[in-house]
Amino acid sequence: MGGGIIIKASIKDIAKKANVSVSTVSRVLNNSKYVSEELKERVLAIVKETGFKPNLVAKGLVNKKTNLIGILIPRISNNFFAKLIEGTEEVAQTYGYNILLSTSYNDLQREIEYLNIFEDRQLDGILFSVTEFTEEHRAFFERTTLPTVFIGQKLEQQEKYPYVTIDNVKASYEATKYLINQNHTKIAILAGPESDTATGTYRLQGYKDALEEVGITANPLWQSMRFHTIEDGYIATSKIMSQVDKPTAIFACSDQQALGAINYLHEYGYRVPEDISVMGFDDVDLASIFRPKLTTVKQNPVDIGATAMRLLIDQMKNIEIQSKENFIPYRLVVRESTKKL
Amino acid sequence: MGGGIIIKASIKDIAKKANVSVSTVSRVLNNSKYVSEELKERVLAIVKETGFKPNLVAKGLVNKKTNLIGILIPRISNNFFAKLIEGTEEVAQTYGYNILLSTSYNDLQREIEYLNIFEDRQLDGILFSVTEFTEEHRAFFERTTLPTVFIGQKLEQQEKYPYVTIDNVKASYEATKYLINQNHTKIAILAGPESDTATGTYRLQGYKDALEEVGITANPLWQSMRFHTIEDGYIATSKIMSQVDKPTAIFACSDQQALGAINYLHEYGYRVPEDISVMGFDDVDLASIFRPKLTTVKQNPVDIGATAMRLLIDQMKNIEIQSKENFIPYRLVVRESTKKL
DNA sequence: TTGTACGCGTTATCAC
DNA sequence: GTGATAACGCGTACAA
Repeated sequence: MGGGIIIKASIKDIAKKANVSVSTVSRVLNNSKYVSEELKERVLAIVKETGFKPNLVAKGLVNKKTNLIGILIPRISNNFFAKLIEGTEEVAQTYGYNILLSTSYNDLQREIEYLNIFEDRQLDGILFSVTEFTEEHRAFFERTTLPTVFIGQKLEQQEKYPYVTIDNVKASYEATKYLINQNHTKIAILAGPESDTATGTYRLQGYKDALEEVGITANPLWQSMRFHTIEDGYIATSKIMSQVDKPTAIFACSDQQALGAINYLHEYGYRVPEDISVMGFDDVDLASIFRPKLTTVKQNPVDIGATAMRLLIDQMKNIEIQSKENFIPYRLVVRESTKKL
Repeated sequence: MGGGIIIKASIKDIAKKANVSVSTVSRVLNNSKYVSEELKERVLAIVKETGFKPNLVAKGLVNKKTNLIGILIPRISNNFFAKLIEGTEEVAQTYGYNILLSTSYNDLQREIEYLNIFEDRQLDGILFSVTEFTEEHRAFFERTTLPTVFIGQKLEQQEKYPYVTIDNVKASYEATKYLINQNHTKIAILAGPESDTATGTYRLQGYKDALEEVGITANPLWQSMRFHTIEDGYIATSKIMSQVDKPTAIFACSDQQALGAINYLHEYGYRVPEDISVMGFDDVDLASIFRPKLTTVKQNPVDIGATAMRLLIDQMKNIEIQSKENFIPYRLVVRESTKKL
């Protein structure tokens, strides 16, 4: 690389070559009406000849608009978020926006850092899947003027911005309710870590609600709060199944953990669903081809992402948002990993 | 949010408040040595008090450096690329770069569009997983001055830029060779689409090489070239297994297709690996928990991504690149989906 | 050590 | 219609 210095042509050079002023060039480039056909053609010819391309950074400086949107999520290798991104990107592209991607790995400090970078870079908006809404988060969003849409969980701590998610409490309630209707009463839960409100609080809540409704108190020994990985699901299940009193069903708050659970159960000679039922959450790609096929709560991450991006763009255009709360439909998909008792 | 207009403080405002010149403020902010402790403190106090944050767009304009790197990949919901991104991001973050993410969905025209956007946005560099190196691609890279590193496949069509990948021909050769050593001679292949050089050309080549070496000519009826999805693997296998003459082993050029294949085989009463062996490629997360556990070629996408990003940063710093060709290690992981005949 | 003045590439507001 | 010219927010020779 490091060869000779290549000086890119600017609007000024074009103006000189075409014997017009920079303003005329600018007008042609932004096809303003007030410019004669003759000059237009002359300028366009030079533009084509030189292969001139306007500098979007300079444009951004004067327009105070970068057409860049920051997306902050826990991790991209989680298929749920990957699909969510795909949903956002499609919408972004049609509106001329690009995406600056950042992943927090559930590190709260890192989240704050990235949010500040988003501001420094003068991004036009933020799509944010919060891990936990801390005091620092609150302070940031109180101060910032950046349009934001939250993703993946209901946020009661803030009133300012809209959020897009499924109703986690309700979905979790219904999943648990399904198991209860299948005559299960001894139901364990593999929830998310405490720091993750969506799966560590709301889904846990729905589970407890459903149990309580039929007069069952949740057994704390059958409750784990770990990350959503196959390995963590495996470990959580090993701890739960090593108790003397064992559950007849396990409700995992992610398919990842459900897979880890089944893996453990299989390894230790339990048959799923004959000996124990396992319910997942998300409906990732392999949920339907894994054996046994996973009974799970199907989310539509592409739809969530697309909706969030649309909301954000509306917000940036100062279009009034209908409602802060945007619940995307989900549905319980019954397959083979659960069984009536 | 359409509220009142909030005017952000600029370096000028800070200068005024601190009774110094803008250059002094600038010097303090970039901690230049030639500034007295007294002024430094005074400026820093104001900065803290006002919560001033420098505008990176303006900075980018004058420095001709945006600290933004464009990543262009086929699709993010493919776990291989998601992990690759994670590898790049970690390195990028430590060097103060952010990532502009774009996905092409294997659409060649879209690739060209994004490359041009990368230029217009004055990005500092490009990480690119090409689908197919067309004439338009060649023209772009001949013209552009953007440092670039290619990812995922060897590129013989260009000499200018380094690439990071596993040796696809060799890996595929060895995978096929393994099946041959297990006494298989009737081996089918689920390759990638023609447009995808890595899996549609190189891995197919390695397969043919291995067969040829032992005097077998590849049966074109046992060869499919489809996308790397579970569904495509399923369809491909259904076509191959509907022939009168059936293979005893299937080599899928991605775990996705391998899973689809096994799914089909299982559904139609074939036992894997007793009746037919299946070899995958990639070693995605679920390869080791799927039943049967997948025999596959393990790649390390995180390493590929991190290496590519390091190479790119070196290139941007004008550090001389050791070698254009950067092969990352891979290894055959033998599990349960293949069996000796 | 500090300040002045100019430039980065573009758009917008004026005159003409 | 068209062209100067002043912004946008920052860095940096150069002068002081």
